[in-house]
Amino acid sequence: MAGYLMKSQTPPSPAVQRLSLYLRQLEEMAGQGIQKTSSRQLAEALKRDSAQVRKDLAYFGQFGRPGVGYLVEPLIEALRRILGTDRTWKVVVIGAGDMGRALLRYKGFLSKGFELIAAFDISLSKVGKKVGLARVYPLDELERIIASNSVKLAVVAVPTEAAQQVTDRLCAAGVMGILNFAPVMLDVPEGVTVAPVDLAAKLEQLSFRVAGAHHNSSSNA
Amino acid sequence: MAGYLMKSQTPPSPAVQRLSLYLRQLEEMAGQGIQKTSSRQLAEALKRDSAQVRKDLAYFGQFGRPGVGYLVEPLIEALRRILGTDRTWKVVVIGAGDMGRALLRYKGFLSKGFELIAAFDISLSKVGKKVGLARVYPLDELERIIASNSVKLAVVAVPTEAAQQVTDRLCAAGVMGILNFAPVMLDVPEGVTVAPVDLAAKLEQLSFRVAGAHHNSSSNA
DNA sequence: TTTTGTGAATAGCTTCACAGCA
DNA sequence: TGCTGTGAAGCTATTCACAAAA
Repeated sequence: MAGYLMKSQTPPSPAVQRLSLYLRQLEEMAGQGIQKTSSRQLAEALKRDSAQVRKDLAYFGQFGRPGVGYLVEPLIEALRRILGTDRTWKVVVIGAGDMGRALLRYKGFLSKGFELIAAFDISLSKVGKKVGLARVYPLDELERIIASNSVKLAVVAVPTEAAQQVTDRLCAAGVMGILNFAPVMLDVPEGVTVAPVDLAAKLEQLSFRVAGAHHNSSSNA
Repeated sequence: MAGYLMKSQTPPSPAVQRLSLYLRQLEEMAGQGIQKTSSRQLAEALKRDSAQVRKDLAYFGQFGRPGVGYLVEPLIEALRRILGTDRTWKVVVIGAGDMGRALLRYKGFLSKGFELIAAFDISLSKVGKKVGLARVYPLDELERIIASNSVKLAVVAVPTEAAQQVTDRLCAAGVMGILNFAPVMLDVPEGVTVAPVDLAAKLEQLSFRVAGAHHNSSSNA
Protein backbone atom coordinates (compact mmCIF):
# COMPACT_ATOMS: atom_id res chain seq x y z
CA MET A 1 0.00 0.00 0.00
CA ALA A 2 1.15 3.49 -0.80
CA GLY A 3 0.80 4.80 2.75
CA TYR A 4 0.33 8.55 2.66
CA LEU A 5 -0.46 8.36 -1.02
CA MET A 6 -4.15 7.97 -0.57
CA LYS A 7 -5.46 8.57 -4.04
CA SER A 8 -5.27 5.94 -6.71
CA GLN A 9 -5.23 8.54 -9.48
CA THR A 10 -1.68 9.31 -10.63
CA PRO A 11 -0.60 12.85 -9.82
CA PRO A 12 0.40 14.88 -12.89
CA SER A 13 4.09 15.62 -12.68
CA PRO A 14 3.52 19.40 -12.89
CA ALA A 15 1.49 18.98 -9.72
CA VAL A 16 4.40 17.29 -7.99
CA GLN A 17 6.64 20.16 -8.98
CA ARG A 18 4.21 22.64 -7.51
CA LEU A 19 4.27 20.74 -4.23
CA SER A 20 7.76 22.17 -3.71
CA LEU A 21 6.36 25.65 -4.26
CA TYR A 22 3.54 25.11 -1.81
CA LEU A 23 5.97 23.76 0.75
CA ARG A 24 8.23 26.77 0.38
CA GLN A 25 5.34 29.15 0.78
CA LEU A 26 4.00 27.28 3.79
CA GLU A 27 7.44 27.31 5.44
CA GLU A 28 7.53 31.05 4.87
CA MET A 29 4.10 31.36 6.49
CA ALA A 30 5.12 29.17 9.42
CA GLY A 31 8.14 31.41 9.94
CA GLN A 32 5.75 34.35 10.19
CA GLY A 33 3.68 32.54 12.79
CA ILE A 34 0.74 31.94 10.48
CA GLN A 35 -1.09 28.80 11.52
CA LYS A 36 -3.93 28.51 9.05
CA THR A 37 -4.25 29.21 5.35
CA SER A 38 -6.46 28.48 2.36
CA SER A 39 -6.12 27.47 -1.25
CA ARG A 40 -6.95 31.02 -2.19
CA GLN A 41 -4.23 32.50 -0.02
CA LEU A 42 -1.64 30.06 -1.32
CA ALA A 43 -2.75 30.64 -4.88
CA GLU A 44 -2.49 34.38 -4.53
CA ALA A 45 1.00 34.23 -3.03
CA LEU A 46 2.18 31.97 -5.83
CA LYS A 47 0.10 33.57 -8.57
CA ARG A 48 -1.80 30.44 -9.40
CA ASP A 49 -5.37 29.26 -9.48
CA SER A 50 -6.92 28.23 -6.17
CA ALA A 51 -8.64 25.23 -7.75
CA GLN A 52 -5.24 24.06 -8.89
CA VAL A 53 -3.85 24.28 -5.38
CA ARG A 54 -6.78 22.26 -4.03
CA LYS A 55 -6.57 19.67 -6.77
CA ASP A 56 -2.80 19.31 -6.44
CA LEU A 57 -3.05 18.70 -2.73
CA ALA A 58 -6.05 16.41 -3.11
CA TYR A 59 -4.04 14.03 -5.30
CA PHE A 60 -2.13 13.06 -2.17
CA GLY A 61 -4.75 13.07 0.52
CA GLN A 62 -7.32 15.08 2.37
CA PHE A 63 -5.47 17.87 4.10
CA GLY A 64 -8.04 20.63 4.39
CA ARG A 65 -11.35 21.15 6.09
CA PRO A 66 -14.23 22.77 4.19
CA GLY A 67 -15.06 26.18 5.54
CA VAL A 68 -11.75 26.30 7.38
CA GLY A 69 -8.84 25.74 5.05
CA TYR A 70 -5.47 24.13 5.72
CA LEU A 71 -3.42 24.08 8.90
CA VAL A 72 0.08 25.25 8.05
CA GLU A 73 2.24 22.99 10.21
CA PRO A 74 0.43 19.71 9.53
CA LEU A 75 0.40 20.49 5.83
CA ILE A 76 4.14 21.19 5.87
CA GLU A 77 4.72 17.84 7.52
CA ALA A 78 2.48 16.08 5.03
CA LEU A 79 4.23 17.66 2.05
CA ARG A 80 7.64 16.75 3.42
CA ARG A 81 6.48 13.17 3.84
CA ILE A 82 5.18 13.09 0.29
CA LEU A 83 8.35 14.61 -1.15
CA GLY A 84 10.49 12.34 0.97
CA THR A 85 12.22 15.17 2.79
CA ASP A 86 10.91 14.28 6.22
CA ARG A 87 14.26 12.60 6.50
CA THR A 88 17.70 13.94 5.54
CA TRP A 89 19.24 12.77 2.27
CA LYS A 90 22.98 12.49 1.98
CA VAL A 91 24.18 14.07 -1.24
CA VAL A 92 27.58 14.03 -2.93
CA VAL A 93 28.85 16.67 -5.33
CA ILE A 94 31.03 15.61 -8.23
CA GLY A 95 33.31 18.41 -9.37
CA ALA A 96 34.67 21.00 -6.95
CA GLY A 97 34.88 23.75 -9.55
CA ASP A 98 33.14 27.08 -9.13
CA MET A 99 29.63 25.68 -9.34
CA GLY A 100 30.36 22.68 -7.14
CA ARG A 101 31.89 24.88 -4.46
CA ALA A 102 29.03 27.37 -4.63
CA LEU A 103 26.59 24.55 -3.96
CA LEU A 104 28.70 23.11 -1.14
CA ARG A 105 28.74 26.49 0.59
CA TYR A 106 25.02 27.12 0.23
CA LYS A 107 23.47 26.83 3.66
CA GLY A 108 19.87 26.45 2.54
CA PHE A 109 19.98 22.77 1.57
CA LEU A 110 20.28 21.34 5.06
CA SER A 111 16.99 22.72 6.36
CA LYS A 112 15.34 21.39 3.21
CA GLY A 113 16.50 17.87 4.00
CA PHE A 114 19.72 17.62 2.00
CA GLU A 115 23.14 17.19 3.53
CA LEU A 116 26.08 17.64 1.18
CA ILE A 117 28.47 15.17 2.79
CA ALA A 118 31.36 15.07 0.33
CA ALA A 119 32.75 16.44 -2.90
CA PHE A 120 34.97 14.73 -5.45
CA ASP A 121 37.45 16.22 -7.83
CA ILE A 122 40.06 15.01 -10.24
CA SER A 123 42.41 17.86 -9.39
CA LEU A 124 44.71 16.92 -6.54
CA SER A 125 45.15 20.58 -5.63
CA LYS A 126 41.52 20.63 -4.52
CA VAL A 127 41.56 17.28 -2.77
CA GLY A 128 41.73 17.40 1.00
CA LYS A 129 40.33 20.89 1.34
CA LYS A 130 37.09 21.56 3.11
CA VAL A 131 34.30 23.43 1.32
CA GLY A 132 31.28 24.28 3.38
CA LEU A 133 30.79 21.32 5.68
CA ALA A 134 32.20 18.78 3.22
CA ARG A 135 35.65 17.58 2.33
CA VAL A 136 36.95 17.18 -1.22
CA TYR A 137 38.00 13.61 -2.02
CA PRO A 138 39.85 12.17 -4.98
CA LEU A 139 37.59 10.57 -7.58
CA ASP A 140 38.82 7.06 -6.71
CA GLU A 141 37.05 7.30 -3.40
CA LEU A 142 33.69 7.86 -5.04
CA GLU A 143 32.41 4.29 -4.88
CA ARG A 144 33.67 3.70 -1.36
CA ILE A 145 32.06 6.82 0.12
CA ILE A 146 28.79 6.38 -1.74
CA ALA A 147 28.53 2.81 -0.55
CA SER A 148 29.53 3.42 3.05
CA ASN A 149 27.03 6.27 3.37
CA SER A 150 24.26 4.73 1.25
CA VAL A 151 24.19 7.88 -0.83
CA LYS A 152 21.24 7.98 -3.21
CA LEU A 153 21.51 11.53 -4.61
CA ALA A 154 24.36 13.23 -6.42
CA VAL A 155 25.12 16.51 -8.12
CA VAL A 156 27.10 16.42 -11.36
CA ALA A 157 29.09 19.65 -11.70
CA VAL A 158 31.97 18.53 -13.89
CA PRO A 159 32.94 19.66 -17.39
CA THR A 160 30.69 18.35 -20.17
CA GLU A 161 33.25 15.83 -21.43
CA ALA A 162 33.45 14.09 -18.06
CA ALA A 163 29.74 14.12 -17.23
CA GLN A 164 28.63 10.83 -18.79
CA GLN A 165 31.54 8.84 -17.46
CA VAL A 166 31.04 10.20 -13.94
CA THR A 167 27.33 9.44 -14.25
CA ASP A 168 28.04 5.83 -15.17
CA ARG A 169 30.11 5.43 -12.02
CA LEU A 170 27.46 7.09 -9.88
CA CYS A 171 24.73 4.80 -11.18
CA ALA A 172 26.89 1.72 -10.79
CA ALA A 173 27.57 2.79 -7.22
CA GLY A 174 23.87 2.95 -6.40
CA VAL A 175 22.93 6.60 -6.90
CA MET A 176 19.27 6.91 -7.92
CA GLY A 177 18.87 10.65 -8.53
CA ILE A 178 21.21 13.09 -10.26
CA LEU A 179 21.10 16.87 -10.40
CA ASN A 180 22.97 17.61 -13.60
CA PHE A 181 24.64 20.94 -14.33
CA ALA A 182 26.49 19.73 -17.42
CA PRO A 183 24.84 20.81 -20.68
CA VAL A 184 24.45 17.29 -21.95
CA MET A 185 21.70 14.68 -21.85
CA LEU A 186 22.87 11.98 -19.47
CA ASP A 187 22.24 8.34 -20.21
CA VAL A 188 21.09 6.52 -17.11
CA PRO A 189 19.71 3.05 -16.35
CA GLU A 190 16.01 2.49 -15.75
CA GLY A 191 14.95 3.70 -12.36
CA VAL A 192 17.49 6.50 -12.14
CA THR A 193 16.14 10.06 -12.38
CA VAL A 194 18.04 13.00 -13.83
CA ALA A 195 17.08 16.60 -13.10
CA PRO A 196 18.83 18.83 -15.61
CA VAL A 197 19.84 22.39 -14.74
CA ASP A 198 20.72 24.17 -17.97
CA LEU A 199 21.37 27.79 -17.09
CA ALA A 200 22.30 28.80 -20.61
CA ALA A 201 18.98 27.39 -21.78
CA LYS A 202 17.18 29.41 -19.11
CA LEU A 203 18.87 32.56 -20.38
CA GLU A 204 17.88 31.60 -23.92
CA GLN A 205 14.27 31.39 -22.82
CA LEU A 206 14.53 34.87 -21.33
CA SER A 207 16.13 36.08 -24.54
CA PHE A 208 13.23 34.62 -26.50
CA ARG A 209 10.62 36.29 -24.31
CA VAL A 210 12.38 39.62 -24.25
CA ALA A 211 13.34 39.71 -27.92
CA GLY A 212 9.96 38.54 -29.11
CA ALA A 213 7.82 41.31 -27.64
CA HIS A 214 4.85 39.51 -29.24
CA HIS A 215 2.44 37.31 -27.30
CA ASN A 216 3.36 37.15 -23.66
CA SER A 217 3.13 39.65 -20.91
CA SER A 218 4.83 39.15 -17.52
CA SER A 219 5.25 35.42 -17.83
CA ASN A 220 7.23 32.88 -15.92
CA ALA A 221 9.63 30.84 -18.01
CA MET B 1 5.26 41.70 -38.66
CA ALA B 2 6.83 38.80 -36.84
CA GLY B 3 9.72 38.34 -39.26
CA TYR B 4 11.21 34.89 -38.82
CA LEU B 5 8.11 33.76 -36.99
CA MET B 6 6.35 32.47 -40.04
CA LYS B 7 3.52 30.51 -38.54
CA SER B 8 0.44 32.22 -37.19
CA GLN B 9 -0.15 29.39 -34.72
CA THR B 10 1.28 30.19 -31.31
CA PRO B 11 4.11 27.86 -30.32
CA PRO B 12 3.45 25.96 -27.08
CA SER B 13 5.90 27.11 -24.48
CA PRO B 14 7.26 23.58 -23.92
CA ALA B 15 8.20 23.65 -27.58
CA VAL B 16 10.14 26.87 -27.10
CA GLN B 17 12.01 25.27 -24.22
CA ARG B 18 12.94 22.33 -26.39
CA LEU B 19 14.35 24.69 -28.99
CA SER B 20 17.24 25.26 -26.59
CA LEU B 21 17.79 21.51 -26.43
CA TYR B 22 17.75 21.16 -30.20
CA LEU B 23 20.18 24.03 -30.53
CA ARG B 24 22.55 22.48 -28.04
CA GLN B 25 22.45 19.15 -29.82
CA LEU B 26 22.96 20.77 -33.23
CA GLU B 27 25.94 22.72 -31.94
CA GLU B 28 27.38 19.46 -30.68
CA MET B 29 26.83 17.93 -34.12
CA ALA B 30 28.38 20.92 -35.86
CA GLY B 31 31.42 20.56 -33.63
CA GLN B 32 31.74 16.98 -34.84
CA GLY B 33 31.60 18.11 -38.44
CA ILE B 34 28.11 16.71 -39.05
CA GLN B 35 26.36 18.75 -41.74
CA LYS B 36 23.01 17.08 -42.10
CA THR B 37 20.57 15.54 -39.66
CA SER B 38 16.96 14.43 -39.31
CA SER B 39 14.13 14.68 -36.84
CA ARG B 40 14.73 11.05 -35.99
CA GLN B 41 18.41 11.57 -35.25
CA LEU B 42 17.70 14.59 -33.09
CA ALA B 43 14.88 12.79 -31.31
CA GLU B 44 17.08 9.80 -30.55
CA ALA B 45 19.90 11.91 -29.16
CA LEU B 46 17.49 13.80 -26.92
CA LYS B 47 15.23 10.84 -26.17
CA ARG B 48 12.15 12.41 -27.62
CA ASP B 49 9.62 11.71 -30.32
CA SER B 50 10.62 12.58 -33.88
CA ALA B 51 7.18 13.96 -34.66
CA GLN B 52 7.63 16.33 -31.77
CA VAL B 53 10.93 17.56 -33.13
CA ARG B 54 9.37 18.19 -36.54
CA LYS B 55 6.33 19.91 -35.08
CA ASP B 56 8.37 22.07 -32.74
CA LEU B 57 10.56 23.29 -35.58
CA ALA B 58 7.61 23.72 -37.91
CA TYR B 59 6.00 26.22 -35.54
CA PHE B 60 8.75 28.63 -36.54
CA GLY B 61 9.22 27.98 -40.20
CA GLN B 62 10.12 25.44 -42.83
CA PHE B 63 13.64 24.34 -42.08
CA GLY B 64 13.81 20.83 -43.48
CA ARG B 65 13.48 19.21 -46.87
CA PRO B 66 11.38 16.07 -47.26
CA GLY B 67 13.51 13.06 -48.03
CA VAL B 68 16.62 14.92 -46.93
CA GLY B 69 16.30 16.24 -43.40
CA TYR B 70 17.76 19.36 -41.87
CA LEU B 71 21.05 21.09 -42.60
CA VAL B 72 22.86 21.56 -39.30
CA GLU B 73 24.46 24.97 -39.76
CA PRO B 74 21.45 26.76 -41.26
CA LEU B 75 19.21 25.28 -38.59
CA ILE B 76 21.57 26.47 -35.85
CA GLU B 77 21.43 29.96 -37.29
CA ALA B 78 17.66 29.84 -37.53
CA LEU B 79 17.25 28.67 -33.95
CA ARG B 80 19.60 31.38 -32.71
CA ARG B 81 17.56 33.97 -34.57
CA ILE B 82 14.35 32.62 -33.08
CA LEU B 83 15.73 32.52 -29.56
CA GLY B 84 17.26 35.96 -30.01
CA THR B 85 20.82 34.78 -29.43
CA ASP B 86 22.09 35.66 -32.86
CA ARG B 87 23.26 38.76 -31.08
CA THR B 88 25.04 39.05 -27.72
CA TRP B 89 23.01 40.04 -24.67
CA LYS B 90 24.65 42.01 -21.94
CA VAL B 91 23.80 40.55 -18.55
CA VAL B 92 24.40 41.82 -15.03
CA VAL B 93 24.66 39.67 -11.94
CA ILE B 94 23.29 40.99 -8.67
CA GLY B 95 25.05 39.45 -5.71
CA ALA B 96 28.71 38.42 -5.82
CA GLY B 97 28.32 35.63 -3.30
CA ASP B 98 29.27 32.05 -4.08
CA MET B 99 26.60 31.52 -6.69
CA GLY B 100 27.09 34.90 -8.34
CA ARG B 101 30.82 34.35 -8.60
CA ALA B 102 30.38 30.82 -9.95
CA LEU B 103 28.20 32.19 -12.74
CA LEU B 104 30.60 35.04 -13.47
CA ARG B 105 33.45 32.57 -13.89
CA TYR B 106 31.52 30.17 -16.10
CA LYS B 107 32.96 30.42 -19.59
CA GLY B 108 30.08 28.79 -21.42
CA PHE B 109 27.70 31.75 -21.50
CA LEU B 110 29.62 33.88 -23.98
CA SER B 111 29.46 31.41 -26.86
CA LYS B 112 25.74 31.07 -26.16
CA GLY B 113 25.22 34.79 -26.67
CA PHE B 114 25.39 36.10 -23.10
CA GLU B 115 28.08 38.44 -21.83
CA LEU B 116 28.21 38.95 -18.09
CA ILE B 117 29.41 42.54 -18.04
CA ALA B 118 29.17 43.47 -14.38
CA ALA B 119 28.31 42.26 -10.90
CA PHE B 120 26.89 44.23 -8.00
CA ASP B 121 27.25 43.63 -4.32
CA ILE B 122 26.36 45.39 -1.12
CA SER B 123 29.57 44.26 0.57
CA LEU B 124 32.34 46.79 0.06
CA SER B 125 34.95 44.09 0.54
CA LYS B 126 33.84 42.54 -2.74
CA VAL B 127 33.47 45.80 -4.66
CA GLY B 128 36.26 46.60 -7.07
CA LYS B 129 37.42 43.03 -7.50
CA LYS B 130 37.28 41.31 -10.83
CA VAL B 131 35.43 37.99 -11.15
CA GLY B 132 35.68 36.28 -14.49
CA LEU B 133 35.62 39.08 -17.04
CA ALA B 134 33.43 41.36 -14.95
CA ARG B 135 34.06 43.83 -12.19
CA VAL B 136 32.07 44.02 -8.96
CA TYR B 137 30.34 47.38 -8.46
CA PRO B 138 28.57 48.84 -5.47
CA LEU B 139 24.80 48.55 -5.64
CA ASP B 140 24.37 52.31 -6.11
CA GLU B 141 25.86 52.00 -9.56
CA LEU B 142 23.20 49.54 -10.68
CA GLU B 143 20.91 51.99 -12.46
CA ARG B 144 23.76 53.86 -14.12
CA ILE B 145 25.45 50.78 -15.55
CA ILE B 146 22.21 49.17 -16.68
CA ALA B 147 21.18 52.35 -18.45
CA SER B 148 24.52 53.11 -20.07
CA ASN B 149 24.79 49.54 -21.40
CA SER B 150 21.11 49.06 -22.24
CA VAL B 151 21.13 45.89 -20.17
CA LYS B 152 17.94 43.88 -20.59
CA LEU B 153 18.80 40.68 -18.68
CA ALA B 154 19.87 40.21 -15.08
CA VAL B 155 20.66 37.41 -12.67
CA VAL B 156 19.40 37.74 -9.11
CA ALA B 157 21.77 35.86 -6.79
CA VAL B 158 21.23 37.72 -3.53
CA PRO B 159 19.83 36.46 -0.22
CA THR B 160 16.08 35.89 -0.19
CA GLU B 161 15.35 38.97 1.91
CA ALA B 162 16.97 41.29 -0.63
CA ALA B 163 15.61 39.67 -3.78
CA GLN B 164 12.35 41.58 -4.22
CA GLN B 165 13.87 44.95 -3.51
CA VAL B 166 16.71 44.33 -5.96
CA THR B 167 14.16 43.13 -8.51
CA ASP B 168 12.15 46.35 -8.18
CA ARG B 169 15.26 48.36 -8.96
CA LEU B 170 16.15 46.15 -11.92
CA CYS B 171 12.70 46.50 -13.43
CA ALA B 172 12.63 50.23 -12.87
CA ALA B 173 16.01 50.45 -14.59
CA GLY B 174 14.70 48.71 -17.69
CA VAL B 175 15.61 45.06 -17.21
CA MET B 176 13.09 42.80 -19.00
CA GLY B 177 14.25 39.31 -18.05
CA ILE B 178 15.46 37.97 -14.72
CA LEU B 179 17.12 34.68 -13.86
CA ASN B 180 16.22 34.25 -10.21
CA PHE B 181 18.19 32.06 -7.83
CA ALA B 182 16.44 33.28 -4.69
CA PRO B 183 13.80 30.87 -3.40
CA VAL B 184 11.00 33.41 -3.57
CA MET B 185 8.36 34.32 -6.13
CA LEU B 186 9.36 37.70 -7.52
CA ASP B 187 6.77 40.34 -8.25
CA VAL B 188 7.46 42.00 -11.57
CA PRO B 189 5.59 44.46 -13.79
CA GLU B 190 3.78 43.29 -16.92
CA GLY B 191 6.15 42.50 -19.70
CA VAL B 192 9.01 41.38 -17.47
CA THR B 193 9.82 37.66 -17.47
CA VAL B 194 11.24 35.76 -14.52
CA ALA B 195 12.97 32.40 -14.90
CA PRO B 196 13.19 30.79 -11.48
CA VAL B 197 16.05 28.44 -10.59
CA ASP B 198 15.12 26.64 -7.39
CA LEU B 199 17.80 24.07 -6.73
CA ALA B 200 16.31 22.87 -3.45
CA ALA B 201 13.05 22.24 -5.30
CA LYS B 202 14.94 20.23 -7.93
CA LEU B 203 16.45 18.09 -5.19
CA GLU B 204 12.99 17.66 -3.70
CA GLN B 205 11.75 16.35 -7.03
CA LEU B 206 14.59 13.85 -7.08
CA SER B 207 13.77 12.88 -3.52
CA PHE B 208 10.16 12.30 -4.52
CA ARG B 209 11.10 10.10 -7.48
CA VAL B 210 13.70 8.13 -5.55
CA ALA B 211 11.68 7.73 -2.36
CA GLY B 212 8.48 6.85 -4.15
CA ALA B 213 9.68 3.79 -6.02
CA HIS B 214 6.12 3.58 -7.40
CA HIS B 215 5.20 4.70 -10.90
CA ASN B 216 8.16 6.04 -12.82
CA SER B 217 11.17 4.39 -14.30
CA SER B 218 14.20 6.38 -15.51
CA SER B 219 12.38 9.68 -15.83
CA ASN B 220 13.55 13.21 -16.32
CA ALA B 221 12.36 15.63 -13.67
C1' DT C 1 -21.14 32.19 5.36
C1' DT C 2 -16.63 30.15 3.88
C1' DT C 3 -13.90 26.78 1.85
C1' DT C 4 -12.80 22.08 0.54
C1' DG C 5 -12.77 18.20 -2.79
C1' DT C 6 -14.16 16.72 -7.20
C1' DG C 7 -16.78 15.40 -11.39
C1' DA C 8 -17.41 17.78 -15.84
C1' DA C 9 -15.86 20.92 -19.26
C1' DT C 10 -12.19 23.17 -21.45
C1' DA C 11 -7.78 24.01 -22.98
C1' DG C 12 -3.27 22.56 -24.17
C1' DC C 13 0.15 19.32 -25.64
C1' DT C 14 1.79 15.13 -27.82
C1' DT C 15 1.51 11.35 -30.87
C1' DC C 16 -0.35 9.27 -34.92
C1' DA C 17 -0.55 8.63 -39.60
C1' DC C 18 -0.27 10.10 -44.09
C1' DA C 19 0.00 13.29 -48.26
C1' DG C 20 3.51 15.21 -50.77
C1' DC C 21 8.22 16.14 -51.98
C1' DA C 22 13.10 14.48 -52.98
C1' DT D 1 12.83 4.57 -50.83
C1' DG D 2 13.31 8.39 -46.98
C1' DC D 3 11.84 12.32 -44.72
C1' DT D 4 9.20 16.58 -43.76
C1' DG D 5 5.11 19.12 -42.43
C1' DT D 6 0.58 18.77 -40.69
C1' DG D 7 -4.39 17.77 -39.93
C1' DA D 8 -6.76 14.57 -36.85
C1' DA D 9 -6.83 11.83 -32.79
C1' DG D 10 -5.61 10.94 -28.28
C1' DC D 11 -3.98 12.19 -24.00
C1' DT D 12 -2.77 15.27 -20.11
C1' DA D 13 -3.47 19.22 -17.41
C1' DT D 14 -6.12 23.17 -15.96
C1' DT D 15 -10.25 25.57 -14.88
C1' DC D 16 -15.07 25.58 -13.87
C1' DA D 17 -18.77 25.07 -10.89
C1' DC D 18 -21.13 22.95 -7.27
C1' DA D 19 -22.38 19.55 -3.50
C1' DA D 20 -21.04 18.80 1.04
C1' DA D 21 -18.82 20.20 5.36
C1' DA D 22 -17.80 23.60 9.00
